[in-house]
Amino acid sequence: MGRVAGRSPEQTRRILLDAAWRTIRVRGMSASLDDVAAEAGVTKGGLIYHYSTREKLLLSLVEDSLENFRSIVLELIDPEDKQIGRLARSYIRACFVDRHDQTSAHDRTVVIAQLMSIPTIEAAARHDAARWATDLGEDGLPSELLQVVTSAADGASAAPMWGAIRDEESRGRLRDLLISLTYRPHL
Amino acid sequence: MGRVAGRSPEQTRRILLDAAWRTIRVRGMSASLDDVAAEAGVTKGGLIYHYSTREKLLLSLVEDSLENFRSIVLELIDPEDKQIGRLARSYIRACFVDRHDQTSAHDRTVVIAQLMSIPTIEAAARHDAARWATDLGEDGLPSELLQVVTSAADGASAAPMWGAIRDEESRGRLRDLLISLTYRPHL
DNA sequence: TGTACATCAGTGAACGCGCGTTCACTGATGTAC
DNA sequence: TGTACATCAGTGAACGCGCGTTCACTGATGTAC
Repeated sequence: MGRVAGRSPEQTRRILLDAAWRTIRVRGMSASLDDVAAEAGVTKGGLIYHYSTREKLLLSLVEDSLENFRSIVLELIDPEDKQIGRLARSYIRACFVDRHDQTSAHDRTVVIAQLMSIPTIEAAARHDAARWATDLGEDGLPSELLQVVTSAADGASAAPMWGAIRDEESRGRLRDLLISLTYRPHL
Repeated sequence: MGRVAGRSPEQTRRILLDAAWRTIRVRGMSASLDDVAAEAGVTKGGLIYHYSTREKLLLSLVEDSLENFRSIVLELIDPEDKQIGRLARSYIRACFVDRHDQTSAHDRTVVIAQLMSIPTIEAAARHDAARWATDLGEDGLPSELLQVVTSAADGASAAPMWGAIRDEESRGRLRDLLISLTYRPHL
């Protein structure tokens, strides 16, 4: 058919990334380019027109999810909150968010974990992790307290990866407890 | 050549599982059966003689690593420790162990996370996670405290999966802090 | 004790399928004149 | 305003390679007599 009117390349790339997310969530990392393209309503050739190799698609996916998670954290910062640890609290909230329409913290960790053997993706993940360490460090909480609450938030969001699924209510209690811990000067 | 004297089938299977671990650690989940067999010093046909499909090899790998982690935790229980929370403390210690000769907590989480899209493996992981929830629950710590420390231990051991690598010293401090938290009746 | 046979623990070649990638082509849109 | 040309955003067939799996075969060991 050729070019379809009324859609910019940027829009198509977004459609492709979203389709890739949905496909990978269902079929795991062995999802093929055909699967992704079909989910996006495009042929494999059309997909390859935008992402010339599989690796480039996956790298974009990871970068997109890292940015997405960061924007969720920024969004969840409480404007009323003027005390130190406000970024950490927002980070914790973001780790417990589970928006089905978007890439959650859980998806982020799952997909990146599966792709860490690809060097370009490992580099991107490392860079992002270092940035979080810096940003959270500047937030002002004592370092050990910060480690405890962020590790726990990470662990809780990644737990389904190794089979540990907790109900919504107990997840909520853990989140609230972690947030309350950030108000203690010393544990 | 045929049968090589002086090695039982069980020994060969152990050699194959260990080789699979080493291969996957280096080449990621896309490691081929040829890679694994070569690492074990056997042909692909020889590998398939013991594990008739790729999935069976991977399931054995996961079951082996879950058992291995459990035995590490039991090994690390302090016989002097008679207070409640002794299993939780041992679990925390195990999450921070990094024995290069064995499957660490980190390996466990990485590989299982990558294989959760295979139903038989997901079932095994869920079963194991439920068992930990029961065992740790019976350990006697208040449930919320237990959630905090085990989530943090899990998060710290899985962190390298998404690029966050901390130095040995700060890991040690986090571990000790988590253990000390288990002695508090209420956080 | 030797011998015949069965079984175990593999070997190594071959097969077929799916996947990522390449490529020639195309139809719709934008632009110059 | 129409027309010719360039470019964009794909299509869809084909290719080649690697992988998991199958299979015929084999050499060493165990066992019955």
